Order: sequence, then structure tokens, then C-alpha cells
Amino acid sequence: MRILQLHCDYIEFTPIKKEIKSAEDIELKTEHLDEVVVAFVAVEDGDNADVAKKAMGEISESMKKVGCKKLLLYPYAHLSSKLASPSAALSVLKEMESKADGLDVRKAPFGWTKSYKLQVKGHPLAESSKTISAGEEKEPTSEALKAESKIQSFWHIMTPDGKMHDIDKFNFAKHANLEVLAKYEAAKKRSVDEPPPHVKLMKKLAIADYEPASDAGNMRFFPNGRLIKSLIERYVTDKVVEYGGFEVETPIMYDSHHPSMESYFNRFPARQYNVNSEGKQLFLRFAACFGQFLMAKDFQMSYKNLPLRLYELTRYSFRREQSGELVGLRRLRAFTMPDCHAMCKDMEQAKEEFRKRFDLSRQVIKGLGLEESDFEMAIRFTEEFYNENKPLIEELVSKIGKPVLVEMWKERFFYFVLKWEFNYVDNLGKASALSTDQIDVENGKRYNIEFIDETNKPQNPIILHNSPSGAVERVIYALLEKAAKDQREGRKPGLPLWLAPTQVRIIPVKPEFFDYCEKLAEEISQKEIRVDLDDRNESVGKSIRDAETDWIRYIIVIGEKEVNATKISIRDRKTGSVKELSVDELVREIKEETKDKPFLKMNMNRHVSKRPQIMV
RNA sequence: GCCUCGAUAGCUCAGCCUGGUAGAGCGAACGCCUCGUAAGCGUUAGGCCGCGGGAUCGAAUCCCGCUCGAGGCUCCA
Repeated sequence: MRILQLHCDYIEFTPIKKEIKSAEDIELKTEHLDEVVVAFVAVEDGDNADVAKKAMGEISESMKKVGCKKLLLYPYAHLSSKLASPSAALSVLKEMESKADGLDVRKAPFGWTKSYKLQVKGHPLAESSKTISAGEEKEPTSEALKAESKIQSFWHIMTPDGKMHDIDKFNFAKHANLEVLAKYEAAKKRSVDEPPPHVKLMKKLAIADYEPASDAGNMRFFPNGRLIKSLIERYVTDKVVEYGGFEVETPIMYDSHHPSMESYFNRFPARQYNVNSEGKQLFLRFAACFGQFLMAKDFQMSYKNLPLRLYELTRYSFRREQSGELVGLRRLRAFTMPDCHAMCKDMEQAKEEFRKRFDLSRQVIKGLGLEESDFEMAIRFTEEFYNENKPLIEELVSKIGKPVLVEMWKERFFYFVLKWEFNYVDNLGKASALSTDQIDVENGKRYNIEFIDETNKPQNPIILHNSPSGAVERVIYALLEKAAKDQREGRKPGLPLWLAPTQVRIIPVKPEFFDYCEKLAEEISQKEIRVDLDDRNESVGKSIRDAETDWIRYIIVIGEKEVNATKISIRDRKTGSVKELSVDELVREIKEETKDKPFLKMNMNRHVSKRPQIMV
């Protein structure tokens, strides 16, 4: 459908003669309308009642802006070259007439040659044209997203002693990052104006890169990146299982019109990817919540089974963030999210569980190589929850041992009453959430998850939503930003040893030592250490330089001396010096530093000469 | 949609203002060197200078249009 819309001082039109047989029967008289919006409408092939409704929606919206309530629908074939049949066009026009809620609407006769004159107003909104077609509906935007900007929040700082401070009066002198977080959050400023340093590093280290053939925010991971991701995924999963989580797997797409989905959708501020298939409108999951809730609904549960912890590592969750927000690995449209829910029988149990998960998250973040000085905590709650549960909140803040950003809501808007998260503050002063946990008092009921309590009555559980690490990609982002900061401040940048794609590199002085090196590499590799061999015909200096720029922690140079002795020369990147150790001593040192961490085999050819260069 | 910036070798970029045979470094192939803790040496290959048009004897370079990318703004004629 094509519409030319004019805001007029007046219009006057007179039917002259029938243009087509099916023209409407009308009285032949001149009509005059003042202060009117005239919509010249061409109904096109394929237009239907939906299009009519959408068109009226847009017309009435723009009429509101110009403050006019009188509308004339004027059939006007000349706007299009693919017109609908006259009968179809007439019914669509009548449909439009009937959908004009709150407007004084008229329709000029259909199928007649008419003479007309009109006078168009001279303001900027007086003229506009619209093209409306079936199928391309306005994107569904969740109610939560629309309302998020309207929520009234009260911001404070809570110190470890449990005292609340006014954010304007708090002395941030010793808490620069917290200040950044506080300003960042309270101002809701999230645009990025220069690429953050980790973008260069993720390319240089052949971890990840943009994939132009995909959608923005969907990255590709090279062998190094895939290895690092796998290790982090393994580590977080092991920790959650240790804590008592059961790993499950759920679908990545869901029916938008499933009743539980529709209402949850409106409680979560996110934009979706939509997929149409055989008439179903599906969306790609933005979290693992629904999958686990729908699963738990089908469990028969007693209070004795609670807390029940379900865990999934979603590869991927999808959020269609605004394109301007996407940068490197910080904010993506497709990301890997460890997501653990605990169903609890009552608030007492929920609080107890919440404490456990707080400790779990702190342990996981530390294990991943981030110190408590690397992140700032924010805690958010409703006023009511705070008044009833001060000791819990104060306990969490005191465990962190430094001031924490507080957001308090007068009333509950989201599905949770309490939420905390650890935020990494990067080199450009941008804050991003890593670990988080929430107490959800709404979705047990929404998803009809039930357990039978001590008195044999069905109840809905309270649900905790925890990601002990945050998105895996974001963990890599934080590690790289931390490394960039080290570099900027004159320290050697590096990754934790257990995440290094190569942990040990062997460099022969001359090709005649290749055999010895091969044996040595095999021996070290047998001990579950990622070792490779620079068998290129390059100078020793060049090989060492390359190993250094690849952030390889241990470099072994093999020459005459080593072949004939038990100790080998090992360059430790951390200290920059060379030391003499036996192979066993080296192995022990590496094992000590990587203990309690998962191991995966090298994800590249052991021989450096056999590897492709990843030039990005 | 609008604004700004960009697009030249696998990568990073120079050349463009002031038109005249396409440049460097890194990387790659080949060869020499056989090397002791951050870049050894040489040779060679590799380009529709994003796409289309215009003015010019002649365009990577000037003009117009388009496409794609990054960032910003915006729902506006």
C-alpha cells in the first residue's frame, strides 16, 4: 500500500463519472472539508486487513503529532503500478475506515473520476508518504525494554561495614574504578568511541576476529581462541558440578507465542533475533532460563529435592544489541553463557543458596585469573527486600571488603528482588558485568514449576539465576584488557599459564638437534603440557622474539650443551631470565602453577613450520 | 535515513593536495648462512589501486554516482 498524506487547510472534491463498473453508488455532490488530513491511498496487490490496520496505525500516529482529528481517505490509483483488484481495494479501504479509532474519518468515493482542489499547509509535517506492506511488522520490543528507561532508581555506595553513603558525597579517592562504574551506570552512558585494546590483542594472538559474512557481534574463533574457550568452559562447568549443579541441554530457539514465553519476554530487557519457520515465529534464546524452567516444570518435585540446581553452558545465547554497542569481545550478539538456576523451597533456603553461589562465583573469577582488584561489585534490590534482609546484603558486601555500588528500586519492576554482579572496568572506562546472581520470585509461578511442601501442598519455588563467570567471551575480553593494562603500565602482558595455547616452546640452535628436540617435546607432552617445536630455519634470536611476541611463557633452547647434559636452559618470560632446570623440575613447576585447572591438548600442529599464518 | 572517516599486495600502511610505467615493511616461496636467548643475508612471486561513469592526450590521484566497513547522530523530508 502506498499513501501520500497531506495536512490541508481544506479540500473540495466532486465526483464526475464512474471510472469502473464496480464503482460505488453515491450521491453526486461536491464535498468540502476544512482542517483535514487527506490520505491518498493506492491499495496494492497482496494488501489485506493487517496492512489496513497497520496503515491506520501509522496515519493516526502522525495525525496526533500535527494535532488533527479529521481524516479523508482518498482512493488514488496513480501511486502504484501493481494495484490490487478493485474489489479487493474497496474492501481494504473500508477496513481502514472501520479501524480509525478516535478519528473523524471520511472516504472519497471509490471508482469515480473526481475533480478536486485542496490547499496544503506550510509546516514541515504537512506532507509525508508511506509504503506499507504485509509481513514486515514493527519489531516486537519487550515491555521490559521500553519500561527500563522509566524505572526510578536510587543510587548509593555501601561500605564493608554495611553503611550506606550518598553517591555525591562519597570519597572515591581510593576507588577510581568504582567511581567509573557508578558514573557509568547511573548515567546509562554506554556508547564507545574508540576500539578498546583487546581488539588488537584478540587478532594478534589469533584468538578471534570479526566475521564480515555473519551479522555484527558474531565472532569467529581460531584454534587458539577455541582452545581458550574450551578450557574456560571446562573449568566453569567443573566448578558448577562440584557445587552441585546438574548439566542439561535445551533448545536454542523458542516459539514467541508460547504463553510462558510471551510474558517472560516482557519481563526481560533484551532484543531478539527472530526466525520464521512454517508459520511459527521463533526467537533465538537470550539466556538459558526458559529451557531450564520448561524442563523443571516437567519434574515431579518434593521439598526434599530442593534446592535443585540445573546448569547449562549455552553456546550460544543471542541478544540483538544495538550495532553501536558492539565492540570486540566485550558485547556480542552471540555469546557463550554458563547459566545455573537453583529452585529453592522458600526464601530462607534461597538466601542460604545465594550465599553459596556468591562464594562459588568469587572462586571461579579468581580461578580464571581475575583478582578482586580487577572488578567492582554492584548490588541491586527493592527497598522492601532491603528492609527485610539487611544482614544478607551486608554480609555479601563485607565479604568483598571494599565499597560497592548500590541501586535501590522503590518497587519491584523486574522478576527479581535482589541481584548482584561483578563488573570489569576496562582501559576505556567501560564497565561490563561478569558474574551475577539474582533472586527471582516470579518465574516459578509463571512457568508453573511446582513442588510439594511439608504439608502436602503444591508450591512454586523461588529461583536463583547465577552465572558464576559471566559470558566466556567476556572473560577473555577481561583477561586481554588486563594484559593490555599490564603492557601499558610497563609489565609484561600474558595469559594465565593454564590458558596459554602454547605453554612451552622448544627452539633448536641447529637442525642437527631436531631429533633430540622431538624426543624432548614428546616427553613433556606426555606430562599433559602444551609444548611445541620451532623447526623453522630461522636464527635463534628470531625464534625467541617470535615466542616472546606470542606470549609463550617457557622457552627452551637446545644446543650442544643441553644435548650433553641433564639440565636444560629455560627462559621464563615472567622473569625474563634464563634458568637451568631438569625436565622434571620444569614439569613440576608448570604442574604446580596449573593445578586444579583443566588441561586440553595443543590445538595446532606441534611443528611451527607446519602452521598457517593467521593474518588478521 | 543523515553526518564523519575509510577501502591500494596475504597483513600494516605510503603515494592522492600538485595527473605521467604501482611503493615500503612484515609475511610467503626459493637459495645462502648453521646461528646460544627479542628481528642474519639475498632472490622471486604477489595489485582490475572497492565498483560504475565523467572531464582529460593520459587517472590510484580530479569530478559525479554507487557498494561495503568503522564511528557518530536521527525517526527527521
